[in-house]
Amino acid sequence: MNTRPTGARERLLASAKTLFAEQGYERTTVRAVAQAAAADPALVIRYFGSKDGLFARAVEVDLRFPDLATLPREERGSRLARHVIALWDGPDGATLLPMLRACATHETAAETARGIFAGQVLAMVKGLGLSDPERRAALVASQVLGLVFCRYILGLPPVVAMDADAVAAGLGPTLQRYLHGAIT
Amino acid sequence: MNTRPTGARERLLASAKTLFAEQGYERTTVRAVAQAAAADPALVIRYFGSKDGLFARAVEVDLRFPDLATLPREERGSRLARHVIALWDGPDGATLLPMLRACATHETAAETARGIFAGQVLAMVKGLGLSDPERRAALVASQVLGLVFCRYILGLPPVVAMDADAVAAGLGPTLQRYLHGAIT
DNA sequence: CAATTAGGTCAACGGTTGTTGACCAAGGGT
DNA sequence: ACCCTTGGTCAACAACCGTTGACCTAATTG
Repeated sequence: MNTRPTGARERLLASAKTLFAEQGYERTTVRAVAQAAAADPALVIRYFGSKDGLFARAVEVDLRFPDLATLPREERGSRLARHVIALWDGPDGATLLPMLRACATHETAAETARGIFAGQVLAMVKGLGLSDPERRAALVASQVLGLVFCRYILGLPPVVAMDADAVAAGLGPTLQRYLHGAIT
Repeated sequence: MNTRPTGARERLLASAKTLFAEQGYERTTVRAVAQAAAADPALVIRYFGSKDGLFARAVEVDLRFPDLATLPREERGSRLARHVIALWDGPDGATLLPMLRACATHETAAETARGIFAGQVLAMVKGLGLSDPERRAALVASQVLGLVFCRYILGLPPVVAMDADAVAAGLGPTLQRYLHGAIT
C-alpha cells in the first residue's frame, strides 16, 4: 500500500558516484547525496559507516587494460590510447572521475591511486617484459592522466574536441615510445 | 612599545599560498590562514572581500615560458621539458600547486586554467608559426600537466624519483613531436 | 500468532564554517 | 589641540556540517 521505500542503498551509491564526480569529495555533502537518492542522511552512516566509507565504496575501480602482449608490437601504443578514451568516455568514467578529482585534495584518495598505479599500470607494463618497467609505467601514466585531466576535468576545448582517432594519432606514438622505445 | 602589529596583509597572502597548496581550496579555512599568519580572520574579508577573493589573489601566475623560437629546432622539446620541472621545483611551484589542486573541484579555478592555456600555452605555440596550433598546444598541455599531476599531486614514486635529466630524456622527444612532428 | 529483524524516518547534538559590525590604538595633517 | 584615516582586535551571528540514537513500519521466521 505504501510507496515501497526500498533499495535506498543502491540509490545512495549511485547518487554518491554522480555527486562525487561532479563536485569532488569536500563539496559533496552527506545530506546532498541522501536528498539526490530520496533517502535519509542517517542511512549513509548506517550503511557505509561514514562519509569516508561511502566514498571508498564509490571509487572501487578496474582499469580493464587489454592484454597488449597478444598484439603486434607496433600497434600497442595506439591501442592503449584508444582504450583509455573508450574507458573514460564510457560508463566507467563516471566512477573514475570522482577518484581523480578527489586525489587533488584528499591524501587517502591519492594513496588509492598510487595503489592502482602499482597494481594495474605497473603490472601491465611488467607483463610485457620490458627494461626499466617503473620508468616506462611512470611515463605512460603521466601522458594518460594528463590527457584525462585536460579533457574531463579542465575541459580544455581543443582536448575535448579530439575524437578517438585524433587521440590515437596524437598519443599513440608517444605511448609506443614509452613502452618500447629509448627513454634514457 | 607594542609588538608593532603591521604587515598582516602580506603575511595573509603568503600563508594562503602555502595552505591552499597543501590542502586545496575547500579544506583551507579562513581561520587557519589567519592563524598561520598570526592575524585575525576578519582581516581576510577586510582585505580580500571573501575567501574566493583571497584565493584569486593567491593564484595569479606566470608560466614564464622561454622563447623557444630562438633555439635550434631540435632542442625545443627537451628545453621545454627542463623548463617545466625547473618552474615547478622552484619557488613558483608553491603558487602553481594550489591552482592545479583547486581545478579538480572548483569550476572558477578550472576556468582560470583554461585562460592560462589560451593566453600563455597556445600563445607560445602560435609564436612558433606551426600548423594546427590548437591541437599541438593541447597535446603539449596534456603531457606537461600529466607529469606535474603525477609528480606533485599523486606523488607516484617513479615519477618523483626522476631528476631533470630523466624528465628531459623522457618527455623531450614527446614534446618535440607535439611541436614539430606529425600529429595526425 | 508472537517475536524478531531489516529498512527507513525523524529530530537533534556539538562543532565548524564564512562573514559581519562594533570597538580600539596609533599617528600624521590641518 | 582636534580629527580622521589606517591597521588591527574581538565577540558574535546564522548557516551548515557529519553523526547519533530513538522511533516507526512491514515483512519474515519460529
